[in-house]
Amino acid sequence: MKSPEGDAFRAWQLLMRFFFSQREHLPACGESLGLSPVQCHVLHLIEPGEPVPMNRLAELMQCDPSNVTGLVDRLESRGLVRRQPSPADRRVKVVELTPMGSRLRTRLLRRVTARPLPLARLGADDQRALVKILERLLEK
Amino acid sequence: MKSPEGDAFRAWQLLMRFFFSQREHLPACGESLGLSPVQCHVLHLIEPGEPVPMNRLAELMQCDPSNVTGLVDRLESRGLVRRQPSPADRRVKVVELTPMGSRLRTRLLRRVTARPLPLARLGADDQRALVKILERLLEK
DNA sequence: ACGATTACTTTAGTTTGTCAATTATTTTCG
DNA sequence: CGAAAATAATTGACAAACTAAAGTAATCGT
Repeated sequence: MKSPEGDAFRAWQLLMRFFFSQREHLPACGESLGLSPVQCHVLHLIEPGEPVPMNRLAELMQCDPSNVTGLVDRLESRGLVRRQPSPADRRVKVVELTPMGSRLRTRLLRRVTARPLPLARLGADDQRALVKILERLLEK
Repeated sequence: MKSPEGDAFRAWQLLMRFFFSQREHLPACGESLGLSPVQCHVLHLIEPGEPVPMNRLAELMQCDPSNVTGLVDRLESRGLVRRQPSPADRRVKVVELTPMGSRLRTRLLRRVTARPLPLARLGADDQRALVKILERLLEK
């Protein structure tokens, strides 16, 4: 009834629920900056001064390249990123942050990392226990 | 240094790391059953024999109720769920799994939990503790 | 009993995403 | 070298996932 398998299963279910719920929760940070979740993701992937080729973006986001076109279109029309032809390969276009995009990215990251979210609801003991368990889980 | 805030932050970091290490696995499971990530989420939220009101679904997924209408429409047209009027409150419609939806949900969960689960590495005590903590995290 | 609230739907519109076809540019190799 | 295959980005057509606003029906509060 309370077999280890059962608990592992239950824990996995709960983790899934947690992540799905956070998947919706994190974007609140972006929303306050006028960014959709996906836009946050893109902005996060492009580091200031490090242009990223379109195809690399598609790869990182595991989506169709044609989707990236639209994504970058919208960010570009808001002045957050800029397309540049790649000197090395004229088929390639690289996407880089504008100064404005870079500033927004900084604000976004600050906002996202500012709060550990609902974990604060847990008691100190539970937090410590959770940390230990997760560390064991990840130590590989 | 080991303040409760520190633990919450650390736990958050660890959860994120765990999430990212597992992430590409999740959509693949659903895809093989013809389910989008969001559909997996909905199916996951509805337990067999436990109908869920539409508004509760919107709440759980933190999205607009009108979005749930479309989501359920699509699942219903595939015969996976069914709307029923709530006897208690005639404004409410509850969504329940059909036998087919229930079977698909089982297959989905089995697939998600099937692979060499890092959770299995945990001892029984840790698994139980993790379940309890996550339940507390998600309640309310 | 009646005004406010609640649950769901509808409509209209945007964003995110896929697929198939197109154009321009490498690469590959016979 | 030069023809054929591969690659990078785009376009167009469309589906899915979302929101906002307005509408309908039922229930609640006083």
